Amino acid sequence: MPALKIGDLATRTGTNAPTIRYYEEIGLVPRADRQDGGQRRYGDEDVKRLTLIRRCREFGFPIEQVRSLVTLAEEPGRSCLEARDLAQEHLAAVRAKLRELKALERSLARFVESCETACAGGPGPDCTILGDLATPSSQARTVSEAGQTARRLRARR
Amino acid sequence: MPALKIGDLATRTGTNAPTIRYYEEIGLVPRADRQDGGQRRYGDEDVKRLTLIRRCREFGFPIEQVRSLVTLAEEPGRSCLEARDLAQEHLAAVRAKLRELKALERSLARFVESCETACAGGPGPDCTILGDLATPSSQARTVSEAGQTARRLRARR
DNA sequence: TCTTGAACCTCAAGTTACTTGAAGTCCTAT
DNA sequence: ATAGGACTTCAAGTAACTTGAGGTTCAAGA
Repeated sequence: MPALKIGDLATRTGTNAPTIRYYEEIGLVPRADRQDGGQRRYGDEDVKRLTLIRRCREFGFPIEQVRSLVTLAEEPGRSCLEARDLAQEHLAAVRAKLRELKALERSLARFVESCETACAGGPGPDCTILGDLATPSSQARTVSEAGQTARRLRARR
Repeated sequence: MPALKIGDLATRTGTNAPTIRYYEEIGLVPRADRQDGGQRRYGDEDVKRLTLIRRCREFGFPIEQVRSLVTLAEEPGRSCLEARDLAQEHLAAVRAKLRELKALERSLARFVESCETACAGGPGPDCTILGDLATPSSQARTVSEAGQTARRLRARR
């Protein structure tokens, strides 16, 4: 039986302890069991839940949206189709973010590479290649659409 | 010649206008040229810079770190190798995030699919499959490493 | 068994990065 | 020429933590 302290849970999920206490305070995670001295103890389920929460939060999904996703996990009575729809919307948003992040990766990789070749032996005259870093890359619409999606998702509770 | 108003720049980059003004105020973007009436006008370069900034910000890179990356673009005198190193560190962080985001995508896709099959025709008895959503997936260390990387990057400057 | 120091506790205040509101000015289309 | 939508500044508000103060608990070594 794994009885984790708050610090253990923190390191396992890449969170810091005060953040976990904060999540408890705002009711994003249930109140943890306390030991005699009042210290919080956690189990496997807590690790899973917090991992999901942190992943979502790291990618900008607002707390209220994450909340609806995780409470969905703890309400078995809820309509399965409703749950699926919510998860699917979330998934679409994640995929949009994946595209954006890949674009960012390409930009940076291209920049690093051009640095590599252009100024191989020291400072070159025009290492201002950053000019073509972050080309809107036909994503002008995609970016704003992603924004709209996020806003739409946020709107629903 | 494209002379964009702040609203145009905003829609093209998925930002809202007040945020652009805020970025100007804190000096993350240069002060924009003004028209006779005092309204801001923007060009292609501004679209590029703001696109980069927003992409970075959307993925949690703190402003000061983004600042060092974009000022790097406007300081041709700076050491090319230093620039490359900074970009490379940033790139590594982006790739770590990509892995995390893919894990999140898989979790959600798996959940949606199991919803699909399990409760095909309505609410099933145990649509609490969310239990295996967000498995730490051997990423326990990766998550915290990513956190450390972020913190390290934040620390410099 | 005692003790000591790291890790925990609560509560309050501070920080980052925006967002929203008020009150007024500009500009373009009818 | 005028109505209304987009712009202006400045101030205050919000989300999601983070940090600090001041004190308690607990596991490990003497």
